[in-house]
Amino acid sequence: MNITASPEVGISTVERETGLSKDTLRVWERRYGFPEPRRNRHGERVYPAEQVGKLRLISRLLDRGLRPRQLVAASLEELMARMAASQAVAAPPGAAADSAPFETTLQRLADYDEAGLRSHLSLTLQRLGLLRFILEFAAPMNVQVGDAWSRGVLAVSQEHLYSELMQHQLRQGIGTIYPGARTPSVLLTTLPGEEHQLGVLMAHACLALEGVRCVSLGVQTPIWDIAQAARRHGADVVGLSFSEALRLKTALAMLQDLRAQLPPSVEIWAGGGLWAHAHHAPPGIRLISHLERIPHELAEFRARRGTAPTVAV
Amino acid sequence: MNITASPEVGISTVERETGLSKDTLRVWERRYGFPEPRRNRHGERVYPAEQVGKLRLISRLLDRGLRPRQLVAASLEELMARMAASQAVAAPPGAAADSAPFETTLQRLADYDEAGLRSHLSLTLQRLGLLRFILEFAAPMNVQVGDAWSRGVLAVSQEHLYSELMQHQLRQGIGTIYPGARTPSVLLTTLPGEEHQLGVLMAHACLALEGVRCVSLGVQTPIWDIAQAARRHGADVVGLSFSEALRLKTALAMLQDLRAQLPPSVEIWAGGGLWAHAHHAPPGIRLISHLERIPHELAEFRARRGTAPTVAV
DNA sequence: AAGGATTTTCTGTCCTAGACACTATTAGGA
DNA sequence: TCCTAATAGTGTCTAGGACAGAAAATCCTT
Repeated sequence: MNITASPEVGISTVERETGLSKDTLRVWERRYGFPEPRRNRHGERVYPAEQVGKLRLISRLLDRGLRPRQLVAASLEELMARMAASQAVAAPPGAAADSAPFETTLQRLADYDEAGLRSHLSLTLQRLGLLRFILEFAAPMNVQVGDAWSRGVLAVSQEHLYSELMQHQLRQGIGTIYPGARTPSVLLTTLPGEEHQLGVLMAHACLALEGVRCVSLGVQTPIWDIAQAARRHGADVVGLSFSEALRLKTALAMLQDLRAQLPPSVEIWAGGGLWAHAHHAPPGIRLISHLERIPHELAEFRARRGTAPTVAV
Repeated sequence: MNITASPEVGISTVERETGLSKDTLRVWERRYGFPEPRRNRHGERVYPAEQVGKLRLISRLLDRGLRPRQLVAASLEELMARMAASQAVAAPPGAAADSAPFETTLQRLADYDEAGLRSHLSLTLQRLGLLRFILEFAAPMNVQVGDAWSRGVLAVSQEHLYSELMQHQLRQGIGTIYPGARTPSVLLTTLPGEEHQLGVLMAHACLALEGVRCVSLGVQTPIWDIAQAARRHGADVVGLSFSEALRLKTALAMLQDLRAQLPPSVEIWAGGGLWAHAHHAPPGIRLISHLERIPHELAEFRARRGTAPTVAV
């Protein structure tokens, strides 16, 4: 057993700490000469802490759209400079009617002011009411926070803190709604790889506010299990939330897969930021372009089923 | 673009759907002759849907402690038989004083009765009060549900549903507590790879009930970011929850890593099912053997800091 | 005979190095 | 100026071998 904490770690640890896959780490080493791990007595890669730190920095700059070749070649100082630069070009917040709640949120996040942020969210919820809180505040705020994160203005821990507190508020709001039983019956979740809860929660709230019967499975449900749950719960609609973290291609493949496993009478509704740039809906899928459109979609669903009832329950 | 939904999928998809790593899939093919994918025109593996289904079944039997060699060789029928067998040996619930709430929960989960389960959890919370709800119901219930899942009695979607509803109740409970400001200041989260929220939430509630200042970052915070957040939030204690999903060895390595990145004045408290079989605490870490012990641990912390104040705030 | 230590079997991860699909960028043409 | 074609750039896939670490089986001791 080691007495001193080892400053050198294996490739799995680096993968976990940086988010760069083992394959990527090996191919960078071969191609660019960095990272340059030592080897342990078994010939396995062993990365010094310093290189892991640089890789973490590179990984986070990659998230901002920079390319690997220059980043990997750059020195630690250059990387820090680039990081600072990308923070400097902070886009001015959209000159919305009342941007104060947004700025307050970002400010309190910047200050790591948990108590202040919590009370700010709570007050905003009470002031606006759940529906307006979601449509006018939570949804655009999520975009702004995601944006600030990808620009490097916010750290991972700040983004986590925001998600946690916002989730708390949304659940508080949902908890006050008396559960409805109107059609359609909706099963909500996200596909594997999509771990953002907030989209599901906002949709849940909007649906519950319409009195719809709504079952949420949280995040990352395997496709086969979604299909099974939809059958067992007698769902009319499977609602899925997609953030921009997922690749469009992967999402389409999974949706096609799910579509094939569900009976045609069960609709699939897909929403979230991923579809912002999508031009047309994938076959057999309904895109919910905005949370605001949920009541309209529900009305359309009822009209469809009313005139052409496909299933008898 | 394909017109028909392809019944054959690539190795990445199989990895996502079954949870078996690409490496494992390849080595099984080489060693046991199963799976036996066809190849596309580029020589890449392409798995028929039937084999993916069998792999999924195998993967879930693996979670129950069965070994790969026999499973991979077995026919689909044998696998189903094994699945049924492992469900049959359902351990009798511990003859606790009042096991009715546990049985009701499992029954409603089995029936996919979302509304009934939700009201059952809510009523139990109101009846017992938050603290007793957690100690006497939620914590042992989590174990039972995890158990039932690993025996195959519950499907993935049922386990997800349970987590989601229990999470909802816990957050409702936490939301009613007026936030405190007592020492120590605790930062709560889980390490990468640990995605179970409930442990963090139960700890959060227990700490908040003691009036402790408590910041939660949700799940899966990278180690470096935990250390950063602890500094910025001025945390005295970093509290981490571990389910049995994580391997003990991985957890120990990550804890050692985190310990090295935190100043010695910041304590690390680790709790959760993973430590049930651990005999002694890792160096520099405090094991919280049970949620019940939290008040005691808080008292001890205050005694330590009271007699030997290490930090000046 | 039961418990504990040792050996053997099993199983997943890591290795190298090449190929290639896919995406982003640049160059060319309408 | 916008759209299309060529060109880098980049990550994932493949092969079979090696081996560390976990589980199971055996042996030995009490």
